Amino acid sequence: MSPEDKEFYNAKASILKALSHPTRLWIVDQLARGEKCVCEFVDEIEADTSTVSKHLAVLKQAGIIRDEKRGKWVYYTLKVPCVLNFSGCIEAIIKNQAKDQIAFLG
Amino acid sequence: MSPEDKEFYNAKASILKALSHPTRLWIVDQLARGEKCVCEFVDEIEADTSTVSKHLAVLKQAGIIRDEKRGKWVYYTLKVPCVLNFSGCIEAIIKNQAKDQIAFLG
DNA sequence: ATTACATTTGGTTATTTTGCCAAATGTGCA
DNA sequence: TGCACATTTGGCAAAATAACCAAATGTAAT
Repeated sequence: MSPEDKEFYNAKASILKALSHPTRLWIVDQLARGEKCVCEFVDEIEADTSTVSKHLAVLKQAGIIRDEKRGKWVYYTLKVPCVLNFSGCIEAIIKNQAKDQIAFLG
Repeated sequence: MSPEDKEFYNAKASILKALSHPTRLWIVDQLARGEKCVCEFVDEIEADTSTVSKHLAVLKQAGIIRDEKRGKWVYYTLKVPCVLNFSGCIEAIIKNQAKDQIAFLG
């Protein structure tokens, strides 16, 4: 692997890593329906505000979402909607896992 | 978030997490061109065989690749080629990051 | 049987990630 | 000015990850 390749795969991996957390995936799904402020996220999941804020920061710094301050609130938007397309493939994998599990047991 | 949702996002996150490593992304790309044995991977990157083997195990257990033992060798294949489709979106994000960086500096 | 080779597994250490708490920052309003 | 609220930041402890080495497993050939 050349140094450029290494750089390239590092960059790709860090974006995927930003997505690789249940809460963050949920956040992305929520944003598919439009902008939301931090307070709305906090209301819907049982987690400290600071925890939610940190998850949002991870997604933001990866370039996946964008923030915009308006008044007392900070609104987040999906910057790159194509990440939503990952779902189909991932869900297919989950279905395969279930199938393999059944085959293993049977 | 309901318990079912939580379960669902956990499952999705663990699949993405399996992909979120430079070496593993590289492995997936290699497998896009057809099966390969562990020894071939080891030859191409500078890493201990055991390290490569463990990366392969992570991808396998996530349901992304499949292994098949033939003789002394173990061959790996891409089980779910749709993961290759993630690249376009991820690369777009990387390009955006570069653009934002320039805008920030300029 | 013994040896050689390919791969996996176990164990250890260093690093990263996560989640909570407390404190800081920023904004609007009385 | 000072208070109340929304969000971020810093710090800490627990948990998860990663890489290496050494040892174990499995297979083919002598």
